[in-house]
Order: sequence, then C-alpha cells, then structure tokens
Amino acid sequence: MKSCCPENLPYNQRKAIDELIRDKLIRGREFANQLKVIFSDSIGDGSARAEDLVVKVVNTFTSTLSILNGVESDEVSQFPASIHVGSPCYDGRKSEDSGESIRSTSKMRDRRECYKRRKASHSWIKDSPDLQDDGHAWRKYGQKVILNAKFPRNYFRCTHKFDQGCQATKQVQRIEEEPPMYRTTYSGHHTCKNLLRASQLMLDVPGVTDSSILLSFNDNGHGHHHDNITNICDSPFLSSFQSIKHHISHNESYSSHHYLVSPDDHLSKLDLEDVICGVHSSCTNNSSITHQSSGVDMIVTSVDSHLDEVLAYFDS
DNA sequence: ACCATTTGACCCTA
DNA sequence: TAGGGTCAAATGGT
Repeated sequence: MKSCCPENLPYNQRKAIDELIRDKLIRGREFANQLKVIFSDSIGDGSARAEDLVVKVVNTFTSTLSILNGVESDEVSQFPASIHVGSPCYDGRKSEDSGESIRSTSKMRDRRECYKRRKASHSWIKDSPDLQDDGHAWRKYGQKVILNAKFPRNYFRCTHKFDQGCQATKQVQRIEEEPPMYRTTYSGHHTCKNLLRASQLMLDVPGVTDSSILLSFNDNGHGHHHDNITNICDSPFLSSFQSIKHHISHNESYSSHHYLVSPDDHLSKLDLEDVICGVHSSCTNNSSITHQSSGVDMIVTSVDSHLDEVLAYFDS
C-alpha cells in the first residue's frame, strides 16, 4: 500500500504533499475544537446536538491524523485493513502456504513491502512499578534480547489491529530488578472502538468524576530538539494532544507548568482520553508520560481537595 | 477449534 | 553489518 499521494510522483514530492495534508488536518481539528468550545458555552437542545457533531468531527480528524502519523514519511504506508482490503499485510490472518520458504517467492516481496519500522516520534514513555492494565487489549507479537539490557523487551500491538486497523503499539521492558520497575513505550494512538475504556476506567472510579485533574509539565532535560521550552504550548508534545493544548493556551497556569482541568471546563472524557490512555492509573497514583523526542514530561493527577499539597509536591 | 504466546527467522535502519 | 522491530509457524491453554 502506497502513500496517500499518487504513486507516480517522486518520493520527496509525495512526502511534501503528505506533510501538507497533515498540516491541513491539524488546522481543521483546531478549528473544530474552537467551534466545540463555542457550542459548549451555549445552552439549548440544538447546541447540544451541534456540539455532539463537532465532537465527532474532532475525533474524525484525530483518528485520520493517527493513521497519517502511522504512514509518516514512509514510502510504504500502513493504512488500516478497513480501507485497504486485500493487502497481504492486513488480511488479518496468515495465509497458509506450502512449507516452501518465503525467500524468492512473491510472498517475500509482499512481506518486504509491508514491513516498515515505526517512527519514534508520537511515542511516549511510562515508568511503572508494576504491569497494570492500561485499559486496552494488547496482543504480544515479539520479544527481543536488547544489547546491554538486563531484561528482554516485549512487543505488543493493539488486538484490534486487523479488525479495526488500530495502529497502536507498545513496548514493555523491565528496567529495574529491585525495586521492580517497568518501562512502557507507547507508539500511536488507539483508533479502535475500545478507545474510551481507558478514560472510562479512570472516570468510573467513585469520587473522580467530580474532582479536578491537574496536568503538570516539565522539561526533564532529555530532549534533543527543544531544550529550552518556555511556553509549554510550543512543545511538540502537545501536537499529539490538541484539545489539551487548546485548553491550557486559553487558561491561566496555576503555577509554572501546572494546569487545572475542572469538570466545568467541558474537557472531560473525550478530550482527555488520549492523555489518560497513557496514564490511566493517575486516579490512584502519580504517573507520568514522557514525550520521547522532546523529553517533556506530563503528569496527570486527580486533585480532589488537596490541590495545594499536590502543587507543593511538584514545585519542590 | 480457536485464540494467545513463544521464538527463530526475516528484514529495515543507522 | 549490528541491532532491533516485525512476522509467522509452532506450541500451549481453554
């Protein structure tokens, strides 16, 4: 399966057009988000329905961008099966063949065409002392011994990769023996129907629905490309979380790099789902996700009535 | 029988 | 060419 662009175009031109499409989609989503804010400020049945439609538009942009980010600049794309029926990469099940090696067969060419290494951007890291359920259904597809690492790395893809074309993957690696610590690297956002389960997990916890959520950011110094981020809105991290970006760019910070999201902000389930997918356990613990290329941390904390204590903790 | 995991092979990127 | 991400046949569990 090729890029979004006509195959007869040179690679760099196709790449440029793909970039253009991505920019247009991002802008479209921003406009839809702004429209959503306007509707959420209005009152009445009509505006409620309109807001619902705008939410659908935003989600369409988001899932399309996820697909495009999966394609990225690769010459060969990884579009989901749902829109590319018949691709040998996405036929859902391996086609049983003779015992003949795939070498020198057409099958080998097919495999080569569908194989592309995933890009490292749009990935985020979560360290955790245990392997909690993050609310998504994962299927393990590989394990590798990693050079200079004590423990093997495990590879997981979304269970709905084939039936819904969901491109989300994660890698899990134990990084500490005692105390136990696991590093999970997520790549790609879920576009499957299971998407809401993670945020549901958090928001279903008694007492969480009526409490605020604190988003804390800090540049942990591991970034290579953007070492001096004074305005968190400029961080490439937030290009993955446009609705959060919109919210914090229109609201005052509680203190440096701390933003409070209250239930009144109309930034509940749908808007926070991407973030919570990464840190759903924040309802009981403080967990962070780290944007891999920029080195920016985002911490999501349920605040309850202890806002001052939480802020003091992060400022210390 | 069906589905998930294991594991060696394959193949891409740096 | 080494390292590591993915594939897919073999295997195991229900």
